Amino acid sequence: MKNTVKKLIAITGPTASGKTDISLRLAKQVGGEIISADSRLVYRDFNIGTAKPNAEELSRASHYLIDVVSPTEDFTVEKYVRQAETAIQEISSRGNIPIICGGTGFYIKALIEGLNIPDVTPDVEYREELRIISETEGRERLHEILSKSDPDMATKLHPNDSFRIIRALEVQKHLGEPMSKVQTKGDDKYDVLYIGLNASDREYLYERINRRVHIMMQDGMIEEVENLIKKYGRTVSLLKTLGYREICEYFDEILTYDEMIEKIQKNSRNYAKRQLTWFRANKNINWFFIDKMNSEEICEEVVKKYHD
RNA sequence: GCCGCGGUAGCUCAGUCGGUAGAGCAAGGGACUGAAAAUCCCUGUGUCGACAGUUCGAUUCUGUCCCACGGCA
Repeated sequence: MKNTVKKLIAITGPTASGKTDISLRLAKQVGGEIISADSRLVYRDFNIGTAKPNAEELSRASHYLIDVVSPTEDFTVEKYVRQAETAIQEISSRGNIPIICGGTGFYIKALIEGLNIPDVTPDVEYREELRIISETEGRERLHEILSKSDPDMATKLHPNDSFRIIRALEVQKHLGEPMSKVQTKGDDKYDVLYIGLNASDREYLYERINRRVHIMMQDGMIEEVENLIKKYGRTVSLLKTLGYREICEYFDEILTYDEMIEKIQKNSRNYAKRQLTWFRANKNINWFFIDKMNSEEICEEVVKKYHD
């Protein structure tokens, strides 16, 4: 597969670092098509609060993996990888360059590094069973259970990390093999030029985030959430999405308007920090500082690097 | 002007019966294999408002001053 597709460009970076702008410019300059790598842009009707490219921006280049599911549906890494791979093939067959663009590090890693994600769908009943054990006997109990069947996995997970402990137990139950043996990684599937966008000064990024929250409100994010609830109810996707969740708390009068704004800003800043932690682990990323260079300069450098 | 209350980590505050201090929040770092904008872990040195006095030793006691808040004029 590696030889049949063109070298990819992957644009990553924390929220509000200007990925969309760069991706559009690059698409135009190098003849590319954009594959979003964002776990929120896949949902239809999540627009303002996810900073989804608007209609005008979407018309400037072909986009994939945006608006592919209803907010009522589950979306997973596995679905992401499958659809993104198809998109890469299509784009390449047209002789264009696939540009992966987004802030969901997990999706990008799974796609490009060829993670073999265990083929086990969530077992709701078993999860419930484990949840009860956790509640009656304590979270550590689940960790003890895992230690017996899969000591390697248990040492890697913190006793409080129920989320991953449960998944490990679930995978083992269905595959009959320990998670630590099942979760493997193939070779990198694609040749990629990684581009990371960030600010050299963290405060600069944080101010952009704070400002953007206000802009989202002016653009009608509150009404967007009202409409989403009216149309789909309070879906998991809604309650697990930054900003939308806090607006629900505002509707429920748990937060005042000002508290809601501050909480969205704070949670967005925390999110950006987590994203940076993720990206820092990838030593192949070529970083560009948005407070040191403008978009044209960054694109120029990227194009140069791409052809090296 | 007088009386009262306070000035301790970026913020809100606790505390030291005198041996240089600690919580929550904020912030920083890390992890991440079918939820990932999710989930989980780790991290607290700051002229204890300023100056002087008492003391072996003061952020803690005393005095003066500065600042903030409340009340009376």
